Amino acid sequence: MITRNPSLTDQVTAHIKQLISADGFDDGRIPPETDLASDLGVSRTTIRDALSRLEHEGAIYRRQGAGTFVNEHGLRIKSRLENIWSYEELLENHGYEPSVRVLDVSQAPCDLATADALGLEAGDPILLVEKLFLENETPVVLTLNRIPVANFTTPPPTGDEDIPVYAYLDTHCDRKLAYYLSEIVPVVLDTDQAGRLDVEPGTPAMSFDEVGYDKHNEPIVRATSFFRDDLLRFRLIRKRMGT
Amino acid sequence: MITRNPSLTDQVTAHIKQLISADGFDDGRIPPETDLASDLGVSRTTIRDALSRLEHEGAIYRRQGAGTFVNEHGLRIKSRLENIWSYEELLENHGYEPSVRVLDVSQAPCDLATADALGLEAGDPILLVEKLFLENETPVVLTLNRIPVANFTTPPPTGDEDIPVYAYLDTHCDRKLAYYLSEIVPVVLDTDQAGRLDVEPGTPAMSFDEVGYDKHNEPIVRATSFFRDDLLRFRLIRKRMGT
DNA sequence: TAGTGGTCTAGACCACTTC
DNA sequence: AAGTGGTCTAGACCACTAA
Repeated sequence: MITRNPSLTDQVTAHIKQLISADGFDDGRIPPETDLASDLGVSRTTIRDALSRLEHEGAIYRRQGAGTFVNEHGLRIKSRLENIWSYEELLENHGYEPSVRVLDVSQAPCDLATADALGLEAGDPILLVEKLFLENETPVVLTLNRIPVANFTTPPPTGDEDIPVYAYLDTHCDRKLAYYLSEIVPVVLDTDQAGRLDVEPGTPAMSFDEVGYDKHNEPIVRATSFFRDDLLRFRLIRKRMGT
Repeated sequence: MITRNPSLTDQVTAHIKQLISADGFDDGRIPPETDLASDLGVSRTTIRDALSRLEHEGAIYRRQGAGTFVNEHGLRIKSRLENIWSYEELLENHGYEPSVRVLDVSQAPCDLATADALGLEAGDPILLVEKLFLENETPVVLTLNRIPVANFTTPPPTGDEDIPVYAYLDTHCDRKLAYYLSEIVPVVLDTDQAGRLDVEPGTPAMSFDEVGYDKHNEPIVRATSFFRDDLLRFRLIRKRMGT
């Protein structure tokens, strides 16, 4: 059934992805784009959009003049770094059944780094929300969100801090999160962080230091997240671009 | 001048990128796609391909129904993680003038992790090439490449290990590097690594543990790289995908 | 309501791989 | 030479934003 929303490309992507996991292609060879187009009753452009997406995810690779193939190595990539939207989804993609625990909600004066990132004055009140994402009682991700109190349309806190940040901002600040600009920062976990993540202090970890922007490119939240490397490892495909 | 190779899309991308850095757009607003298409004498599809690329690089953002805009925050992204091809280019993108120093070239029996990654037997001979990428005498990236000796068509070593790995493999192994599958691993630098990178032992660092594949999806090299976080920080844009 | 970006089509030609 | 993916075109219609 051809419908819009999800888009044709979404549907074709899901369809091919399912065929890949069902091992539905002989020798890992995916049919020519023209065949796929006529089989599925869509244009070649739509097929190509779907295949491009799968190629970026690492699920397939293409060789001009030769064909399109399943990439068995790429299947180890559970999620693209750039497409992570919520950590619940991230953990689900890795095969976990995530739960969320709110560790702390409090107001505090804004530190310099956050003030700089969010365009505030140091000392302006911000709401701190510290959360832990767990797989079956084992902590995997620790996050600290900093939201300017001035942005709230209803007074915090309200007890629903366990919902995803983007939903929380939408509900309480009437600001839709459009994207994050993230820095990848290697750290050594201090005693507090290690305790929360249930590892030894001094364990190396990857962290995100990131600012969330709305559709008008205004900063609305600063977040810092720490990942347990033994439970969550990021993978990506690097290839030559352009010339 | 309309020519092929670089492709039209490449040329349009470069053109718009240049206009952005020259601040050639009022209020950071980029003209409608139809205008760009007729101005540059190409189809709207070509314009859209170029804009999509710039959007992924973080240089612009698009709002359906509203327009396309320069993303001043995104300009801090010096290079997309997924488009890094050589560390020389990476450093150049960050505004450095890189130099390369070959620290060590030697043969050794293959360790288990490398054997597993490259489909060898433990103990098979591999060539180890340790290199340092510097900016003005300051080390920034340390890499260790492991190449199966069996792949060489001419006997190593040959003294040209300072050329990029992809060129080295092409020359001596007759195997073209198609892509890397990389794992991002946070580490604490040991005494050796820290000494080579000229930092204190115990400094946290990001590392890549990666396998390079040829166009037939056969592994041909395993590399481990360490980055000085104070000189090279990776940034990316995270946004919602699909639905 | 006008104008923008988002999706999709049908078709042409090119570059490359394989035989 | 045949068949594949890569690039590009011209045009249609949809979804959304803003005045």
